[in-house]
Amino acid sequence: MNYDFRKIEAKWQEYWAKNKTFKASNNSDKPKFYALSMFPYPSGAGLHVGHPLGYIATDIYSRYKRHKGFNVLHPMGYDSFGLPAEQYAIQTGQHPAITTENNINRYREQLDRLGFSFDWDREVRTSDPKYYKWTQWIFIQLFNSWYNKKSDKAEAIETLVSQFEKEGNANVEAACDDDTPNFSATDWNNFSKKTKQELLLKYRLTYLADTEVNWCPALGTVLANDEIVNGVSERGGHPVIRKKMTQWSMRITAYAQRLLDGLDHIDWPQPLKDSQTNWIGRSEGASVIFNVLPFGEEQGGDSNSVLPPAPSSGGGANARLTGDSSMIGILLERAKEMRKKPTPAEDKLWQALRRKNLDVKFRRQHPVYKYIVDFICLEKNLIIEVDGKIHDYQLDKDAQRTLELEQKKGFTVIRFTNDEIISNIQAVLKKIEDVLSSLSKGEGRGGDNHPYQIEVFTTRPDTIFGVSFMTLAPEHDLVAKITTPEQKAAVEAYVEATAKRSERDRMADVKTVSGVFTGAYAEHPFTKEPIPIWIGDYVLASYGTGAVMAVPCGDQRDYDFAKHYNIDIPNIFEGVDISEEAFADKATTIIANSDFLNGLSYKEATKKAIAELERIGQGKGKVNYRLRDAVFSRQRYWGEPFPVYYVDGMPQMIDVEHLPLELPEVEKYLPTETGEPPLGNASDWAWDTVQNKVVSNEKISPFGGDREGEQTVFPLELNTMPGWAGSSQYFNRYMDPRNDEAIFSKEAIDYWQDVDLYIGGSEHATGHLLYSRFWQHFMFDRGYVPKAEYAQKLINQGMITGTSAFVYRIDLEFGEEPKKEFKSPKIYVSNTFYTDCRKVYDFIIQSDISDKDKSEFANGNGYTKGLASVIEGTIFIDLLNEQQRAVIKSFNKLFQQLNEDVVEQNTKGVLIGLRFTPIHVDVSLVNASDELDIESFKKLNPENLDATFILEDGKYIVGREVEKMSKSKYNVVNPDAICEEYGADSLRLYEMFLGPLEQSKPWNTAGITGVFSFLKKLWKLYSPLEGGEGDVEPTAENLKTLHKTIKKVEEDIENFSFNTSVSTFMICVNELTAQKCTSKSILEPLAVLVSPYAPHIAEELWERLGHSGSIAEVPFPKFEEKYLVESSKEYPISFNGKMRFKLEFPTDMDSKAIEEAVLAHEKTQEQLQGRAPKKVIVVPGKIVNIVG
RNA sequence: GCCUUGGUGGCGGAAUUGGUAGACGCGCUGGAUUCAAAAUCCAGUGUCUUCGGACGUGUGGGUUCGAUUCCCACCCAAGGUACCA
Repeated sequence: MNYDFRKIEAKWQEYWAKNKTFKASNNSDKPKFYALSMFPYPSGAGLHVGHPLGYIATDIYSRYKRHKGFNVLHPMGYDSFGLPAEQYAIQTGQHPAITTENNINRYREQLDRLGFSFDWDREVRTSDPKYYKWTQWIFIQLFNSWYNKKSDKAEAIETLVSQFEKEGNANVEAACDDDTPNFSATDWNNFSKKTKQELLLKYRLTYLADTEVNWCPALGTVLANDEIVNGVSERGGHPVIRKKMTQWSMRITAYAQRLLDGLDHIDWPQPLKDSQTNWIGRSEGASVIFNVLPFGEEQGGDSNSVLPPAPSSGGGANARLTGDSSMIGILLERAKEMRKKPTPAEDKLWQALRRKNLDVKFRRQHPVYKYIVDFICLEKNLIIEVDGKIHDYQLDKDAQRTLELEQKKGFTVIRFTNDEIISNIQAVLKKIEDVLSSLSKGEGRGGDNHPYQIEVFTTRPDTIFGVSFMTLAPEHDLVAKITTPEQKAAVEAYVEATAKRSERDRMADVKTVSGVFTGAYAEHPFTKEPIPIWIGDYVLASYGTGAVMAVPCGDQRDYDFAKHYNIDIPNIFEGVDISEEAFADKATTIIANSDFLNGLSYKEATKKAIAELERIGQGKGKVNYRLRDAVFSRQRYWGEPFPVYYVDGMPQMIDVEHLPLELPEVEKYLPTETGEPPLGNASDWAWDTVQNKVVSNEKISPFGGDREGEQTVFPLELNTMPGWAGSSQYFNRYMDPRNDEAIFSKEAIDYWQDVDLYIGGSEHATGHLLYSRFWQHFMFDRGYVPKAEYAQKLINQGMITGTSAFVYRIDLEFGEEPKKEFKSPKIYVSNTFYTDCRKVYDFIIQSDISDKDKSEFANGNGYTKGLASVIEGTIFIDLLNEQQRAVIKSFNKLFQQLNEDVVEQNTKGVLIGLRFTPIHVDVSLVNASDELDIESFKKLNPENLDATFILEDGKYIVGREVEKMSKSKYNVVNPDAICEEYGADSLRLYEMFLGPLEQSKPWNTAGITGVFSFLKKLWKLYSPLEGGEGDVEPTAENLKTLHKTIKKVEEDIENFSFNTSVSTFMICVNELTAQKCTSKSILEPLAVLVSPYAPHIAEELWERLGHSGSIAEVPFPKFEEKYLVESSKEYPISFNGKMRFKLEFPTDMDSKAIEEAVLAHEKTQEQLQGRAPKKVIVVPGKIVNIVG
């Protein structure tokens, strides 16, 4: 009897369904095993052969575990909310639920044909209200929770409220909004209900926030970054604006560190862990606060005082920057110069002042009004002038200056001579101290009350003395506030220009350096020197604080910026040349020119800089994350509705007992005319808090919030949840999918715990796989699940790519267009001719020929014109070898033929070249030898009916290229067709046989004949047993074959090396066939071994061996070492590591005896050719190596 | 740029701790069977070769009796990520 796979597969699929063979029980004495494949989005296109790869792997593992005595949970479902169904609905008006249902049915049909061991009773669909009831439930749990940083976990919001009531929020350490104000218990208790709600929203794990989105008014929708090209929408080219919208967000940032740490405890692929690590983007460094120096007196409006009035009266307060703003630039330049070359007296006093550790700070060479004073204490308004010889000739001027500074600007000025300082520094210091103490504190106008501060995040606090400017993102809040009137126009123009560019454009354009000076200065926290503040679009508002301290010597971007705008590039590295580029290597850094950091390494300097910043209160060590809170609102129809209604603008949760809140019917699936999400089209979308149900919008009371007590009907949330909502806990729902009382029962989660094996694509690395971990951590914190990580082991199956096939059409290229009557013949050339021509072309292009020749040659449409010129002028013919000339010759021949054709048809056209156009051809028209079925090709493409095919060896051979499977490339292979022709078992085996599971590999249907004939051989091996006569004793050989197969297959499955076990099966069947094995005690266990891979044939063979019932629960065969023991071993004899011949010795022969036997052997002598071996290495059981 | 993974015949791939490189399959070549085709079966198939053998796992070095495997440098490909401060 033949192997009738169609009949067999149909029979057993029906049997499994009828008998619920794979139904998992929630209580069992057996150990549990939970194997999970990522559930699919049921797209309209159905499955192609790439999709089932992961499912087959999971299925094999599940079936194996069942044989091994586990209670296996292996469920499947559908991630059935999503965009394609909605888009189809927009186009056709068909309800997405219908589209989805149809697609699911088609998926189910395709999946059923492959013989998976799914427990279909546990199927879930994310778009089913019975399922999304629990998605809504989780949302409510998140809303009712906050993240306590002290306990480092999520807690019920009530615990927060009770803290507020007792002690306000002073002692609360929580993940919350940045703008959360401080309040006391009294404050809290006196707050209105609404204020309390507003404040709590700042702590909840899901919260409302104004988020910037790309809004396209013409399309009425929010666009993702990659849907925008050059600032306009990809579809339709409509303008896109950045718009703030109130949207739900998930406080995933609260979990950043735990999501990072958790990666260490799960067995997931390294690349996937890495991409999550990158995505979370932890960087350690410091936050540093720079005070912005207020404007000069011009802004103050009071020309009599160097110090502008407080902000309330219209300017900055407490000037650090005291120079006349009209000449500040020059003054600063000069001050800088003077600082570089102080006189000996100045230097001595400076050092002394610094050593003295006075309570106040001095700066030197500081611009005041239109002068530069030698030393100044801003806090006390004290100026110290040193009169050296250079000043002698201008005593009068000095007097004038002192007068101005003292009387007009209110400073105290004291003067010393060079001699006083040099000869008696102690006296000088004493005098300064006396004067300082006579000036009362607070009288000065310094202090730390700066109107504006810029906070930056830096990973290199060690380079703080290298800061020579600061850059703010153009969107930074401070930009408008600090810009000076002179710079206002330039800054505004720049900000506007940046706003027009999409974020993507900005990122793409890395090379252009651009920015504008704001006119403002910040003060260096240590040197107190003024630092110019720029804006530039290389600083991103969305990362860190949107501001950077620029260290041009240590960061290439800062370096480029400084070079471009001629900003100072101080070098703070020991022995490093920065004349060409920045020096960013931390490992070899030694800090210089940096005051207290001099001579320190990166690590030491970082530590010390942070400590100093903390001491002066201008910074602290900080860990920054790239991860942002996740926006959770979508302006779509086909998603989970939020269980939320609004009272007086504040969100309220619907009670869990009234869930699910089902999607309303709408007339159109587009946004409303007023720009509201599609749910805005629903006429019944209001919540009646008395009846607890959805009612008509008309019933919403018009009174609004001020008569809240009377209002009972409120508007519902119009957004829906994003795609990842439904997939973030589905794995837990499978444990108890029909439970209407809870998301899952405690018993179910306690029994199943977590997923033991999860298989799916790596494209979900930073989406589903991160968000679901976040939710699981949350569920863990709140005590709903026993494990913080839901999947211990995860495998990414590789992508199966398509092998596209090409035919090469010849197009004629004319120097002069022919008359209309010329009928261009359709000619296709075979692959060899095409590739040969191409190779010659590439060869010539890469040859050492002049650029002129090259451009002449490559001129025109591709290489064929070039080849034609070789024919005509034979200009490069000398370069070519014989083979290449032969190619040119046949090309020439074809060209001549076609030219005759052209002449014959009496056109005036002049043929100057031939062009090959590769055209995708359907892979189903190509056989295993890459030969095209020309007749079918013509039939499928009637325009080719009269086409000519230039063959090679009587065949038309197509070109091959590996590409992603796609309809437009005609390389999609449908599993149904394969099942029809070879059966599901063949398909399953072949998908596994193709290569390692995790690797991406090209599909080529031709190869399936290999596994198909294996199955036929397997079938044949069992056919002698059909009579059912008694068993035959197995031979030692039989047993050896069987047991080495058991060993290998078991190891392979445990290692997910499914491809190698398929070869093992092939070897086993080949050997047993050769041995003419008919022993039941060999063939029975073999059927079990094969059954995870090819379950249909295994069931059938099992039945034919005389068993009733399914093979699925039969114990896995036990490997026994004793059958593999050998009495002798064939030793490879190698010379200097190269194997030359083999010799057989008994396994128990010792090394010495082997060595002697080998050396005595004639072949050894032959190899040595008289040389004496230097050394002989014998590894018992492995190898003999002779060194000579 | 950075991170990750990989690079072995005409192709997919194997070699599990450093020990016979190319298992298994496709394709190809020859043969058997057949009126013929399909299917099936048998033999061969890394390269070169003076038929002794020599060479051979991206390239160049190194460690070792012995390297596809370990180390260093580089090249190439795929995937992820990015003015991330």
